[in-house]
Amino acid sequence: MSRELAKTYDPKGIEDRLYQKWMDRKYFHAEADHSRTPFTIVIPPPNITGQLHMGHALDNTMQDILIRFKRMQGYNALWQPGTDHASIATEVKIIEKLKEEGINKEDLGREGFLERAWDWKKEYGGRIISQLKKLGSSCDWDRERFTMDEGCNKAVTEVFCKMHEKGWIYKGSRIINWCPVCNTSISDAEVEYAEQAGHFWHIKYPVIEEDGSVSKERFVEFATTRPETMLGDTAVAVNPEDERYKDIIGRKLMLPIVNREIPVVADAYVDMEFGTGVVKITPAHDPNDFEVGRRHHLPEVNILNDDATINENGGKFCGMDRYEARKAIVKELDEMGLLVKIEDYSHNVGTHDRCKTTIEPMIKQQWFVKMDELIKPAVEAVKSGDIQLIPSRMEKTYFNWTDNIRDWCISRQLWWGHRIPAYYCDKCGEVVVSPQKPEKCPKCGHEHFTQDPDTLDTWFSSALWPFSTLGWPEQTEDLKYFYPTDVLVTGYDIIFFWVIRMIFSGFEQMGEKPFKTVLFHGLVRDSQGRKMSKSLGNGIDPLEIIDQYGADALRLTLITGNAPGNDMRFYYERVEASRNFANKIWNASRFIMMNMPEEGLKTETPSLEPVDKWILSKLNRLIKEATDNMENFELGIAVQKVYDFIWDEFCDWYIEMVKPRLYNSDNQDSKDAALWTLKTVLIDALKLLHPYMPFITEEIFCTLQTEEESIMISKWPAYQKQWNFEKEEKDIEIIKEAVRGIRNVRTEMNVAPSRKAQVFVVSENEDIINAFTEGRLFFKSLAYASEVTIQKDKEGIGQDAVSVVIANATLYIPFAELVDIQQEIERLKKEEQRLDGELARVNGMLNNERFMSKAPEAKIVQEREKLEKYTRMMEQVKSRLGQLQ
RNA sequence: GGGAUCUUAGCUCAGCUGGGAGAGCAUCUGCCUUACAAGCAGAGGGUCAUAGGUUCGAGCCCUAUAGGUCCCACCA
Repeated sequence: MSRELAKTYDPKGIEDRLYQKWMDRKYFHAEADHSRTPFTIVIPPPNITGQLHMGHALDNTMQDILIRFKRMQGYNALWQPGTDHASIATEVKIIEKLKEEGINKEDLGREGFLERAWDWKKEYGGRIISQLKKLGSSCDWDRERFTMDEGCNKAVTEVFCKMHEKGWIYKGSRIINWCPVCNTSISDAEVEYAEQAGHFWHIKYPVIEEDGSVSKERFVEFATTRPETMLGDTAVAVNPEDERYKDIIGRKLMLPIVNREIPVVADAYVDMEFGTGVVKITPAHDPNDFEVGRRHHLPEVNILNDDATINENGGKFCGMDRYEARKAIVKELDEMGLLVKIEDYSHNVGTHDRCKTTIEPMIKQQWFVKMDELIKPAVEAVKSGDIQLIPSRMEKTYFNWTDNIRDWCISRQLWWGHRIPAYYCDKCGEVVVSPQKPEKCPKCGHEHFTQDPDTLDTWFSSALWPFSTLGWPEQTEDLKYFYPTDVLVTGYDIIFFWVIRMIFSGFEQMGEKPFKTVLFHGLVRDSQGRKMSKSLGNGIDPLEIIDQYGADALRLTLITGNAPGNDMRFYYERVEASRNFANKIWNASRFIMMNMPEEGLKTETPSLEPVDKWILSKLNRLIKEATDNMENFELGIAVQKVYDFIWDEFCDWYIEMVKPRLYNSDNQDSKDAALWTLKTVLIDALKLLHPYMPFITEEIFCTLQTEEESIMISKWPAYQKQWNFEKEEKDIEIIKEAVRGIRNVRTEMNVAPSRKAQVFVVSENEDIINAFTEGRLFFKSLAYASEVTIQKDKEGIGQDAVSVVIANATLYIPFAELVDIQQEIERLKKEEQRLDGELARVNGMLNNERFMSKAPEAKIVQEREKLEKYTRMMEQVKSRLGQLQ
């Protein structure tokens, strides 16, 4: 047993050594075992491009806490790890890197590009994993998966083919969001609306008269924020109820510049109140116009190339960038006298969440997942409580999305990802969806096929993660045993992207929910409340914090002082506070070890003293409450209680109270009992703390005892009935109150600690007398008492003493010349006033008939007890006042 | 436009089903007491945003108002 512990806790060296030990001994590994109850968490797979940030640190700390807690409780705990290929995010990064080398993606070709991507994965995919290890994450690394490994690929293909067969995946020509920079379609969830300062261009189109001539007087005026889209206008719409335009419905207008005749159609979509009540209709480049267009069978004229330059349908503007074309078109309309005015206008523009490019709605052939049927069980599961969301307000967000769900565009014009398993007959164009390239065209018998060039949305594979990682589509033992998983821990920001999609996928593929509970956390912001971001440069690197303060301090900081689902701010001061706590435990342990006998403790049942029973009783309650809180996912509350117990009760009181027993070798039994209690309480407290601060607790645990090899596989403390010592708890609390009272007056009077003084305890209550008799020694070490005299009356106590009134006793400390009687009277009068207030309140309640008739019995009893207590205290104060005045 | 959420000590935040306002940091005072100055002992500091309501009783429940944050929708 080492007694040479350093004065301050230094996590460096310790953490890596312990993590390696855990790995070597396979503590993280879980195997299906039907004789035990599983507890499973699947990790939200970090992107292979990623570096550990505070969000990961928080997310993984929470998961690790739950997993370590359940593992210690005896569950067969599996934390399934892995990484995400992150299709578009990774592809963009690789393209950037290639650019630095002066290469573009097309130069390499698909095969060459994918080679580079896999190289990237090899190089960086492991980085985030090793960073998670630094945090202490107890994932079963033997099971590490990747969304594009063989098994996940198989799962993706299987799901795609199955759902296609069922008709729930279809290919169709729809208006989708197009990112002209990334050159791909994206889903609705990936569109981020950003307020932008723009303009409102008021334009008018001339009416075509009945004789076919273009009118020089009659125009239809409207406003637009995207004038360049006029090249694709195929109608103008008004509200059918709008009196102003009734006469021109069905008439034709002349689309200027393009010189195309377009109709005026009536559609309820148009808001009469807004602007002129006229909307130009560009079915190919606006989702609403698209709907109007389909309703009125309007032609869809696509005017854009994929890079958002104008295509051949734009006539002379062909080849121009969309914004250049905008300028040119406005200028030309102005010259034609068709531009009425330009207004400043601030509006929301759809941008691509990855690259912030303004998206262009375009009509394209894409693959979609039909959502209306699929979503039903996912809605039902949350409604019925089969899946619980924490905090519950997330349900509203959830239902808001499910209620307005639209089909999910899953095809991406990217290379890095799961290739869509659809094949087109080179001869007749027949589409065959199949896991492998078909041999023969079912329609024309041709033997050559071309695979669809597109890949799938990265979330398509993530949606399958809870079961694909357990072996699906194979019916593995793991799948049967560990699925459904227990908890999903994630940020509320990916509820739409990921959580909902896992839920409906779980029900569809497995016929069962993927997890029972979703525990949401918020964002970790900087000290000013800003999002941490690369562009702001305000990100705090968790690895630096770990390096500086230790992983335990970081973990504790992230988990305390914040309610589930709420954002939090990150302060160095808070990490320091956590580090200080680690140091506190370190030193308390050091103290205990310094006092442990060389040969260890005797194993017989120790003869416990009241203070030992008091701390055991406190510990017992802590065990119950902290465990309950953790079962209810109130991780921050649980650890706060452990923190308070260790620091305030155990260190500041218990250790101080037993010191005299440790230093006195006359009574070996008493000393042994104290040591036994110190060790027992410390070990259990360490266990309760272990999920939060795994490293320091392990280090101390292993130094403190030799019976068990690791705290992380030790048994979670259990509440024990025989540790319920109500009387001792009460007695010690009274001693504490008295000690505090004495310290208080001493500080108030500026009495130096060197000046010891006799303490008289006056009480008629037998229990109190016994408690003080039992605890008289505490006053010497904790309250600078020279001697404690306990008596039933005020016999021999003069005016030169200060008094401390507690519930059932009054303490007198004769300070002789230090006592100013006038001041003492003032002090007592203040106390009298305070008690007066308390009594008035309690009496007010107890004399209120309605309170007495309606309040619960327990509350009334409680108030009666208070009345009794305050009355007694008041008597004591009055009596002393009478003596002094 | 719809919704969520917040407003509590100087700062950052807890406060679970309504029953005498808490923590950390900061401030002030006194202590290098043989586990810890990253510490110990004490102190000050709050009309719990505002106005109503429900209740014996409201920081907590309801309504309205003001301000902040976020999400969704996207009126061209």
